[in-house]
Amino acid sequence: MLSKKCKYAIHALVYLAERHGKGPVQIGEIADSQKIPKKFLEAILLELRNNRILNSKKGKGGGYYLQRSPEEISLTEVIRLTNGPIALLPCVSLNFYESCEECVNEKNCTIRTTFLTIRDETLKILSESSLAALVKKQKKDRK
Amino acid sequence: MLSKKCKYAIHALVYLAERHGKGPVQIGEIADSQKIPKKFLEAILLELRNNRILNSKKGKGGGYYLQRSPEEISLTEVIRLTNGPIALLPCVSLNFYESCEECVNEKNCTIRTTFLTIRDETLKILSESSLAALVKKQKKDRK
DNA sequence: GGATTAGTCTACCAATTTTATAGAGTTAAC
DNA sequence: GTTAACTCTATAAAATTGGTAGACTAATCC
Repeated sequence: MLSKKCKYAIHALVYLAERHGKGPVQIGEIADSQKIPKKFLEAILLELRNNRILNSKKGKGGGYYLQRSPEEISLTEVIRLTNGPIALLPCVSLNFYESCEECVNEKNCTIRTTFLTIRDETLKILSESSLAALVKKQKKDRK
Repeated sequence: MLSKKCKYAIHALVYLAERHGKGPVQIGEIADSQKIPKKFLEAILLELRNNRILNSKKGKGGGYYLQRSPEEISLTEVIRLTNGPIALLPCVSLNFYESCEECVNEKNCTIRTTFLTIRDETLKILSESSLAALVKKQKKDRK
């Protein structure tokens, strides 16, 4: 399951994507509208900033805004940053590969291909979910 | 990612599936061959037993064995028991449904359908992975 | 240039979950 | 009645998660 941190990050980013191009949005506003503890959100947004997803502006009139266009930010990237690997086993992870320490024989591992397939399918779906796609979907649903 | 408990459970079950019909297998033998801490495995097998996946026999010549045929035990069931929900969000879980406590509006939730699709694809792959299928695959790989 | 606003950084911490281990108890076989 | 093997209860270290406190820095506005 996704951690709260990850869910908070996604919702905050979608909120920012909706307001993309309209200047910085303050942490407090995002926290209030998305019901996220403010101090916790602070740390999350900072991390997203340090990982080139967000930019920030200090001082009066400051806040956070997307560093790239909503089309170029996908859930894949957000989940990897805030929740870790997409794969269910370390030995089939693209970005966080590790052999399972208890693994007796990785090549002949019975379950490896099953979880490789799951990873591939999951990645396919996630990479189609950019922030832009999510915002578009949301607008449609509201009609 | 899957917990060690879950990976241990899967590997132990595949081991038992290979020996299905040949009488009980002792915890110690499974633990040794799969590099699983024996005491931890004890607790896992007991839980699988209490959930109708395994049966056990006490005393000399005793051990654990599958309660059903390997065709009838799928990874879906094993993961749910030892790792929890398959879904990445509680609000799209079939067996562990809960609304996300921080959710502002579940019906119009931006990300719900994405994770619903992921759950469906994952379940499809997992349900095709019975213990029998895994054992069959393993034999093929060894050739 | 000082007051205010808003992000940054460091440190901390409680609760929960994970990954075990110890040891006494029970049952079955021989 | 001894031995082999599962069962049950208790305990606990380590890691992760979710969250808070407070001092610091930078930008704006008057």
